[in-house]
Amino acid sequence: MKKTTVTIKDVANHAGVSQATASRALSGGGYASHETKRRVEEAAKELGYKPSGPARSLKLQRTDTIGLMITDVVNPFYAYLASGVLEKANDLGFHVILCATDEEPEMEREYLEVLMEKRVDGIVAVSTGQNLDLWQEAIDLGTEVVLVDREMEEKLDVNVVLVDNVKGAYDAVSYLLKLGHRRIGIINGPLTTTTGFDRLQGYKQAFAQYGVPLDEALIENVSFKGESGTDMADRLLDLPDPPTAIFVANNVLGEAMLFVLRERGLRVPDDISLVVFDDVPWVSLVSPALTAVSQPTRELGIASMELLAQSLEAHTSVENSLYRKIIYKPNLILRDSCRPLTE
Amino acid sequence: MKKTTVTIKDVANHAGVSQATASRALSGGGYASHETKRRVEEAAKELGYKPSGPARSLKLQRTDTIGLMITDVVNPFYAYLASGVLEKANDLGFHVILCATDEEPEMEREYLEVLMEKRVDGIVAVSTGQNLDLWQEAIDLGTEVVLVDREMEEKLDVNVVLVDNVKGAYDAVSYLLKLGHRRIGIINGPLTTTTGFDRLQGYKQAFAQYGVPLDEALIENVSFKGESGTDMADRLLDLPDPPTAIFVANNVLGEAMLFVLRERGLRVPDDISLVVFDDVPWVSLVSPALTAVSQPTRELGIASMELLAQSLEAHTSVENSLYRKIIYKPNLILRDSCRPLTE
DNA sequence: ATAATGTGTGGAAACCTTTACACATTTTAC
DNA sequence: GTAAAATGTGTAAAGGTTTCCACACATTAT
Repeated sequence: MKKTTVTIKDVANHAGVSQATASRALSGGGYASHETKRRVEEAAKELGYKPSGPARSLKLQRTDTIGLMITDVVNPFYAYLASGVLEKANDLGFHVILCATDEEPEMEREYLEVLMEKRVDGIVAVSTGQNLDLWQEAIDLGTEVVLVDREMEEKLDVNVVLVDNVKGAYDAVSYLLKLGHRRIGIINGPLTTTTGFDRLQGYKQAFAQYGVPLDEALIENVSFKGESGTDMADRLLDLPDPPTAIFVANNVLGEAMLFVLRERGLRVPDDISLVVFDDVPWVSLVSPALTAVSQPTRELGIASMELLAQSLEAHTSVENSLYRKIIYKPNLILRDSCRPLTE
Repeated sequence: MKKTTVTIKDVANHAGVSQATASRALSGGGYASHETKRRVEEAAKELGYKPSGPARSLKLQRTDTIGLMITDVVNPFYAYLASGVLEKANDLGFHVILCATDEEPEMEREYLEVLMEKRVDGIVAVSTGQNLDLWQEAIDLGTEVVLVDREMEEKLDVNVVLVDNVKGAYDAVSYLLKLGHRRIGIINGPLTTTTGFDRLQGYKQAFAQYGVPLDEALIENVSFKGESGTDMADRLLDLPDPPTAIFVANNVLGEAMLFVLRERGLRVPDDISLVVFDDVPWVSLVSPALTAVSQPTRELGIASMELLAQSLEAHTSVENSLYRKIIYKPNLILRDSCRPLTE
């Protein structure tokens, strides 16, 4: 049993039926007498037959495989998202090719290219927001796409699963304003991502609502990565008139923030108040536990996969190209990282 | 451009050459004149030709795809491991199907089955330790396997990438003993995993080395999951003569431990000393920062993927079935969660 | 009794590549 | 100058499925 692959032909011979019958007996489709079915199944087991996925996919024009494109497996937000997708995919009989773009449009291109070649049935993606042409190409090729967490900058006809980032940020910043804070910094990702853009929108809307003028010096949008977080935090804290509170727009930046504060010996919430976007586990493990905007992370993944499967279903039967947009509400969870500011 | 797939035949026609020539021109193998190559490439681009992965795989008996089997994406240890595998896989031109078994041998079986059908070239796996028969079957079928983080209970001829868990636990517990602790609890995963088993070994060896008798009541090995962590922590702390220090055998259990301590109002290290296995980011974020056994997590992933690729290489050329075992040294990182015990 | 239907099976085509083989032409070697 | 090697191209087979079509037979309806 070294290098020979057992094919369905072998099974057929062994069971004394034709290839076609063997296939029908195993796949269930079409007619097959009880007796032959039994015989074929026995033969298959005896020979250790494993149907060939590639051959199957070639014939069926379907791989039962989807691509999952995220930026970073290590970021717990995406890890949870991925676990949701994975769980649902498994339920529905799909397998998942994992791609981590590290926020690089170039990597996204490469991955997108290979996913097309692999003929995945669909893609669930946290896109960098770039590569509109390639995304369109994938769709034209018949790949179903669901964007999750972020939309494209430009218009693209696809399904989308989001959290209301504007509201999340608005709630967080309103809360700080209500506590009396006026100099509230924001440490944010790039505005080229809709998450970054929308969270800044929420921040601005809260200020507008409270009639507080914006100070551009308190606004930092560089990237969602840790190193930038450190830089942005340093810049904000080095300001001649530093903020009394900071809204940090994701968990990675929050982590960086905490390290910077510790290094500077600043205490939360006594010296500075903090609200962080993403309620990942460590946020409630540190002391004081952080007030955070919670997103239904696994649900995001589950919903995306469900939506993808539905589109796949719909696409094969009728050509109904109604694209859906699911928006979850975020949730501000009050903990101990903010104190009222009374001057 | 709706439902028609562009095949290499179309490209060939468009370029005015035969299918074979088109293939050669694109894949580089074999002879092809500069001029035809140019023409074919142009035709391919013009028609938007994407080679079919499934067809390619069928012919080549190779999918350029590997399976990555871990227990849980959300556990940062495995997330880092996965990111290492992913990075290296990408470098080497492999794609990764992600499988999360949730420690269930049954899920492992299912995934293993589909990976075989998908004809992945190889598998990098954190195995539950069960399903020896299926693993053997996969190997017989020609799938290259690399076990990482854990070995199988029983003998299996495969490559393995590990951390010296005995040493890791030994160092951690020795450290506590050196500080004067005698009643040291261990909260551990199941002994059916080699990690669980070895970490308990290390614990016992340290006690033996220091001539301190073991108290079985202080030894808990249930599972590596959070809920069990809570239970185990409760049991240990409810003991009539509770431990003065606890060695927690992975980061998930550590998280549970911390929550339990907080709930009970116990303070680290004043009330209890703590060492945790796995130096994941939150371990140094909490206060006090925890003393931890650090594993080279991404390296584990990178090395596994490298080893897999090498085996794949070797397997195609010569039948050299020398299996390698790579063992990394863990590293005890001293922080502020242990205090000397002077009675 | 005959026509119509239902059931079980086999032959062969199709899915899309790559490549062994055959052939023709050009280059190199002596 | 010719023999041998190198280069470029085409034909056809193979890789492992699924399924359309045709056929045979059994059952039911008319």
